[in-house]
Amino acid sequence: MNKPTKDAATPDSRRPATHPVVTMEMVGRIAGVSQVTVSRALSDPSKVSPATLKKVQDAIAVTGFVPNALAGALASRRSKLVSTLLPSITNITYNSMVKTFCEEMRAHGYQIMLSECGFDPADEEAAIMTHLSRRPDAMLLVGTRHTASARRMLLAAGIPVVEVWDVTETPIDICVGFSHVEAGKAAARFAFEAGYSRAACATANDERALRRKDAFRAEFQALTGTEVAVAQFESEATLGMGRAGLARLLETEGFKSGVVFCSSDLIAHGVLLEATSRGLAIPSTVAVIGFGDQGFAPDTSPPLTSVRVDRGALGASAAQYILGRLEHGRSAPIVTDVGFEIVRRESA
Amino acid sequence: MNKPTKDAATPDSRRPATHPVVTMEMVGRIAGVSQVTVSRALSDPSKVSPATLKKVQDAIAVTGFVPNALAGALASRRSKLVSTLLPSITNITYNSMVKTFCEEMRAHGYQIMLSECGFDPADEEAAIMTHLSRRPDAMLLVGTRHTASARRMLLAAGIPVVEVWDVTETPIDICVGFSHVEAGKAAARFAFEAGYSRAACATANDERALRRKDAFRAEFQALTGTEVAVAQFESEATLGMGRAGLARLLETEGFKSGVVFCSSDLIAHGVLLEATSRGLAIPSTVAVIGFGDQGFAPDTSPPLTSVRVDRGALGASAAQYILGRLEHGRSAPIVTDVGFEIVRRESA
DNA sequence: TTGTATGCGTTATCAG
DNA sequence: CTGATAACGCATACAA
Repeated sequence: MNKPTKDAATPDSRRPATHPVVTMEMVGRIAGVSQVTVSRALSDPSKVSPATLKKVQDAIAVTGFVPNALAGALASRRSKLVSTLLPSITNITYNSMVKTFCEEMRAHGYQIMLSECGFDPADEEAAIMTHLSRRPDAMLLVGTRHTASARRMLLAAGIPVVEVWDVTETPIDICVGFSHVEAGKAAARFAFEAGYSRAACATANDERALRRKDAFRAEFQALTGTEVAVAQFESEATLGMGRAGLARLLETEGFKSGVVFCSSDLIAHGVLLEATSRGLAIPSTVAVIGFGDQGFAPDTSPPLTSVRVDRGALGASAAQYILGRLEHGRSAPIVTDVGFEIVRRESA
Repeated sequence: MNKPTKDAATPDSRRPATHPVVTMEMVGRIAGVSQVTVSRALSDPSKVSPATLKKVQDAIAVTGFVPNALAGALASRRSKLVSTLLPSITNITYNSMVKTFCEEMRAHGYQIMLSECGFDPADEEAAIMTHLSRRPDAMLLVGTRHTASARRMLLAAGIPVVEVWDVTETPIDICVGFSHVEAGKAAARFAFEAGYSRAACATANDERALRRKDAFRAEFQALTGTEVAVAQFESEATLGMGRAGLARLLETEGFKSGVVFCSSDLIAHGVLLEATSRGLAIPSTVAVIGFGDQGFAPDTSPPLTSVRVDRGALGASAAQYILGRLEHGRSAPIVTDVGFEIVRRESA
């Protein structure tokens, strides 16, 4: 459509070794003070006379000095860095939690180092080691499944570690989340009480999603005595997965009508679309329950019933616990269950 | 629904100063070699005898030693860190680009420092400074609008800088993207050639989205002589914004029928849903063109026509250019236009 | 208020 | 192949 063009010539040749720049030493020389004074002018201006402060600031402006946080962290043994490891950045599930967490930490002078670590604990372990080598002051992890080696490293690092999005009896340090088993059960009870006598599940291959699915099945079968069909996918949740999921349930799993419990709102939305495309009435023929109560849930057709988790609060408490340990040495709770609630709209 | 529970008592009291851990010095003492030998065993095992190598590895295993990359970077003047600044992490627009970029860089031993910097250049400037203080070996930025101060700092840092997602005559260093003006024009020509004589735009308040919108309007008006109505929103793109957008166009902007050019696929999807809800035929009454050709575009009802950008290729070339500068000192093109194409499905 | 000395844990440069 | 020794740029005591 638009012809790709290339090129031009490179203007300056870059030096082989990186990180040249200005140092406090140089700034000090220009300002006519020592390196320490520059350091103080930056970290606590009140400890420097107004006159020299100005000289230093001028020198900084002139040179374009940017402090070397590497050296600072090495000397002070505090990096002001907080590592955040997510299974997937493309997954909207954790978005608002991460956003809140980052804002909260940044407001307190901490910088976030975000990385994607995949869903495999072994890959997570590698990511954890890489991050620990940067000496973060704290670390945020998703979930409670980690390799033994990872746990060891984390404990040895001696920094606050928060595991979010799940709860466990054996946290590494701080744990803020909710019970996925309870969530699955609650969805089943909701479906039962809403009068559905048949149910199915559409789920991605995520460890926590599978726990919810299993809990839902067990509970729903216990309540109604009917089997719960399952459409499970290997990749990450997509809209298309929801469409394919309902198709599979209808065509090969013997599902005729009832409620479909989905592992995410995205999948649920796909189920809604597929049902609509097939002319199936919602919720009378096919009802849908999502998970996550994402921002778009009220805007689907019909609006989506979903299991709501206060992700913002989750990120905020994670930050608060870390800050508590970090700044005030405050002793924090080990496990916090933030719970969940089912938001009923028109899809079920 | 599920009663939130709290608490327990904190097990160990954490030391005030962070970053304790093991050093090469200690590892060396245990292995019976000097600190330097440990360093060599790690960075280039071939420079160490098999015997001592094993001793060192054993000592590392015993102590759980994790190298201090801060010290390493300070000494070597190379951090193996690459900064990536995104306007928004919750925005799926950049997802696959970032994913590809990260994987490529990680495969070459670089770690990504991802941060959200907002859409305001002033906020971006602050983020750039914070990141530069960590002495990254390279930096990836979205867009070409930066404060003068930011440009200065970037140039002074002397590291490879890539601006993606747009093209410009005046790149800071490397630039990989496409022309948003051309994209808007192309969409207008496509709409015109498809036979639509009326058009409207639904857009988020993003600088590049607005450039596309303006180009679309100008071109479509030039081709057809009819005005193009606009529904513009202040916040980030959402599904609900698409619904509200079509509603506004129909109810207050005098739009009766025609094609709606949207600033993102998410908004476009919302327009589709709203049109369907209102019983408007797609594409005969309301046609829709999205932007981005996200993964879900083929799964909407009807499948979404969209402007496709090869985001994976975009991330990959950004990585390649950086690696070229970093590893081989290779001179790279300044500006690369990766173009775009319009993918026609059933929505328009 | 300001400066001096010392150390943070590596890598780089030489010697041996 | 191995080991001293000197940076790296800053912060922390301590001294003036």
